[in-house]
Amino acid sequence: MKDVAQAAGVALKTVSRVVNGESTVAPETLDRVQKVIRELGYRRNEGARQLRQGRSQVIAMVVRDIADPFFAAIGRAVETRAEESDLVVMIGSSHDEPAREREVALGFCARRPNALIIAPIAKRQDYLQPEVANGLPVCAVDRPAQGIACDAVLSDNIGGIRAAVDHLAAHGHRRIGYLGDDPAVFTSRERVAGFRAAMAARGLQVNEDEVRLGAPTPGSVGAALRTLLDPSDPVTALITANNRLTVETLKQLGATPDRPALVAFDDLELGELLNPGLTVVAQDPEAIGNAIMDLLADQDREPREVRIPVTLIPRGSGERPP
Amino acid sequence: MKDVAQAAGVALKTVSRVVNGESTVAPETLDRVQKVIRELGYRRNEGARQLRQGRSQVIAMVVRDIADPFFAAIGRAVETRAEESDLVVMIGSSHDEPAREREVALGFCARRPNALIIAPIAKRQDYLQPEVANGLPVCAVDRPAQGIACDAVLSDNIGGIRAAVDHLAAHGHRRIGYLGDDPAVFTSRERVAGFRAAMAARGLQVNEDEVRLGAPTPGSVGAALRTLLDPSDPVTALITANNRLTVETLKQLGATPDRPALVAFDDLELGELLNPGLTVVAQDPEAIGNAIMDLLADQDREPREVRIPVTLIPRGSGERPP
DNA sequence: CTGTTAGCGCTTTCAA
DNA sequence: TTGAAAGCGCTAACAG
Repeated sequence: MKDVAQAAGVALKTVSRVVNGESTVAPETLDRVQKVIRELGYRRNEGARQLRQGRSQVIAMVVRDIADPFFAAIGRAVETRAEESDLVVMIGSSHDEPAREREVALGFCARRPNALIIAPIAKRQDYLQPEVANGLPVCAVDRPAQGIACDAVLSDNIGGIRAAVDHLAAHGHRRIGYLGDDPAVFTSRERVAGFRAAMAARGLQVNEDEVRLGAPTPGSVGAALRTLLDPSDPVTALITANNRLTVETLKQLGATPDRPALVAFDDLELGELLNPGLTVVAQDPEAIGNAIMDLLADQDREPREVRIPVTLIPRGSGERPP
Repeated sequence: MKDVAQAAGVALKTVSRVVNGESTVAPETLDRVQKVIRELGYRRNEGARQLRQGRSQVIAMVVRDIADPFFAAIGRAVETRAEESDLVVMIGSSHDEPAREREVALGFCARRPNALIIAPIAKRQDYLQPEVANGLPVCAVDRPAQGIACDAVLSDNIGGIRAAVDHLAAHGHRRIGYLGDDPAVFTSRERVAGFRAAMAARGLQVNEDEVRLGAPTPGSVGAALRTLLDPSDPVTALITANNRLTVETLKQLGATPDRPALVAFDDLELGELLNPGLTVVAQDPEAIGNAIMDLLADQDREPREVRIPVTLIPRGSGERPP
């Protein structure tokens, strides 16, 4: 900027004015300075600007895994909105490791972002307390944060599972098996609670053997399916509570001649190409991203929790009769 | 940092030394300062550090679409490697718009990243010339950049298509139809050239009616399939040259009783769950991400172009007989 | 409309 | 082993 000022024969501050599009610059000065800027390939150093202004025009985002299509889609929505305000997006993954979450989030905070979006995996996020106290707007996504006062944008897990149960019940199923994730995961707890509530509301009995919770490994899904589909007394329908469980279940069900009806929580890109098509309860990542940005833009109030509706999409697998 | 120094009764520079883990600090001073740092929740301002040091410990990455699984997977690999060097990753999408690519890339450059990774979509990237001249390491991915001297990491498009042709030929096919993307896209041009070369090498004739290039819209894919599968004289096998074309093709082929054999370029997450399983030429996003980081770490030499091998994965659709 | 000065939080340089 | 002072590139505050 100093070079530009010298080359254009003006003061530093005038260049600053031009760069920032302030209107109090004479047209001819403006032209001259802009010409020099182009010639020298000058571009403002955002770091220095941030140092002076306090924040860095960055939205930081810590997700479980940037390669997870659900979070990638949220990232896209956030990025689209961020761009409108000339913010850039920093993304990092926790890979479901609490220590990594902390490290990545604090590493981001050291860059003084305008806001932090985090998909909590650690038990508590109180390590963020100093940042929050310092005025950093934080928004949790997918699960609420613990130990700090912040917004949260979550899917309507309970309503989604209820829709799945209702759909299967409407197609005549009374024995519905449930495959959920490790109950250490917040969404897993909500969804299984939703399952029990929805079954109860329908007057359907939940056999405890037929609610299987655990990490979506081939082994645990295989064991669960063997129990649920035991030929002597099989369930007639299944609900899989997240996309990794669904994929694993589909793989193992592959050759089964008499497949149970299936409704999956989370959409899969090729769901409609499978045979039968996969009936899903789809989350709405774009709405989630937009809700996050809305909350972040509207601070100085009590923390708020927003629930985003989900949609049941029938494609065949959930409409099979018992 | 000033507060910490005051509270600990030491000079600014001593705090700096502690924060940076310099070894020339007396153990007791170290303890005292670290304690104060914890109490005050102090964290170094990376922006100020960058201002002093020149670079911001950021890897900037401009991709076509962060929600595209291929780029998301590359992003994950890059992020994993970046973290080892305490770098964070900034991601933005061009959404295939040249103007957006430029805007996002220059916006990133204003943050003085340590390196820039870009999936070029604009015809030329010479707008980056000042940054490159200024020492910014740039690496193109998926397609080479034009107008600047920089590295590039690309998939072996020609070898991949050759593998697809050879595979189909080995299964007895001699009439192979080809669905490619808009030839404005670099990878599309390489792949279709690879198709012609591979067919020629096998002594197979390429009927120009049966090489269909165009954006992966339902309309254009539908038209292409009608031509290729015309009952009076259908091809016996198809190659789809990217994942969006593949998905659209699968959708439209869905109900066809007598499906042609199919080999797709790009893997799909559920490829193995389809019936028949989808035979693909899979790219290797992790290897691509690693190659990028290797190149970026090794500067001060001639620009280099790295080709990453692809792998044909037979799953059923490509093994059908004519 | 334009310029001067101070200082953001840190590291570098030099000195003690 | 510790500290004082200068300055990275920019903008805010205040002249002129």
